[in-house]
Amino acid sequence: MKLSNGVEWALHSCVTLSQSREPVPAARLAELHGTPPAYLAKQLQALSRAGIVRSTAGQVGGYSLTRPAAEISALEVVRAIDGTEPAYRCTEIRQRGPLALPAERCERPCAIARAMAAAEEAWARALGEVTVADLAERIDADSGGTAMAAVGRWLTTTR
Amino acid sequence: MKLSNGVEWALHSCVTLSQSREPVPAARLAELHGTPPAYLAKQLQALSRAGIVRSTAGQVGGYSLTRPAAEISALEVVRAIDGTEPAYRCTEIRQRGPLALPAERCERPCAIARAMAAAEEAWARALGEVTVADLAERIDADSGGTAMAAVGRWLTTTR
DNA sequence: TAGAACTCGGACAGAAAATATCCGAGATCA
DNA sequence: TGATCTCGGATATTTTCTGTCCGAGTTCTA
Repeated sequence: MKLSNGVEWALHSCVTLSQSREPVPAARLAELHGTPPAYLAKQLQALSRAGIVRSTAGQVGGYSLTRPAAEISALEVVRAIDGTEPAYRCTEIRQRGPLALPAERCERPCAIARAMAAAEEAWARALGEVTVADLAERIDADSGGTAMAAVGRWLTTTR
Repeated sequence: MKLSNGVEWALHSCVTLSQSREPVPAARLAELHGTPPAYLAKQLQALSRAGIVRSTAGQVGGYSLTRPAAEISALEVVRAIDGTEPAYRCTEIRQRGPLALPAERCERPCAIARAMAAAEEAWARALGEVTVADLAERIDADSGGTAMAAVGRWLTTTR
């Protein structure tokens, strides 16, 4: 079970975008985060498709959040990049082999699939309770209250 | 985030092994579950390395559980196949780029990494509370109390 | 006691997915 | 009206996962 590397960049990008009212180009975000520009752009496109960020074309274009950061959960961002399919997918082993069960007796998911799904729900619930605003606030607190202001400054001055 | 397909086979194999006191060859398990024999053997080797099953060579050899099924959690099985590394790994973005933080101020994990780790702990806790014996009991209950007995019979008769 | 058959174990190709990149379409400003 | 800057999807490369094979070791039988 491995989470795509782009998830980290997407989360950091959302936190960064929460500090700017103006659109921020993908190349600028890549420079700030030290990531491959073209690949980060791909992740931002996924966020755009999911309705988390809005893209603006043209000379002063870039990406910006569509909603207040307090209304965007970390779960949404992860799902936008990594997809919504569950990590565990049952291939219905019980319907194969010499002791195969008939399909009409398999309406309920297999007990193993139920246990795995319950664990994933616990994971999703934990991530759903955290918002991008929470992350920005915690990162700021870790730095002693200077980090987010520095980001905002860098985004506006180095235009 | 995708979980290896072998996790499903390993969990079913452990449930099956809990119904037999005699060792069961990998080929037999593959036949019962309808899976590629050689590939299932690979997963069983991983279970062996993790200390969940014991392998016995020779004519009447095969695999058997090392402990009572009630003392083997689903989490152990998943970790044996999928590895123990966390799905999200922080690449320390905060230490890169023009606003990079010095390493000495990064002793605590990044707030984003903390949130992701907390979600994974919730996932692991849910799986850790379920044992192989629980799974066998639930599968049996789903079938009306006939499934596990049928497995035990098949394992001994079709020798 | 020697042979034969059956078992596991790690080393070996093929397929799928993720990673990284490029150039074209569209919009804004001078 | 033209030039420049932006995003967007289609395109190679690398890594991981899936699937397979043959050799080493052990047990039972003659």
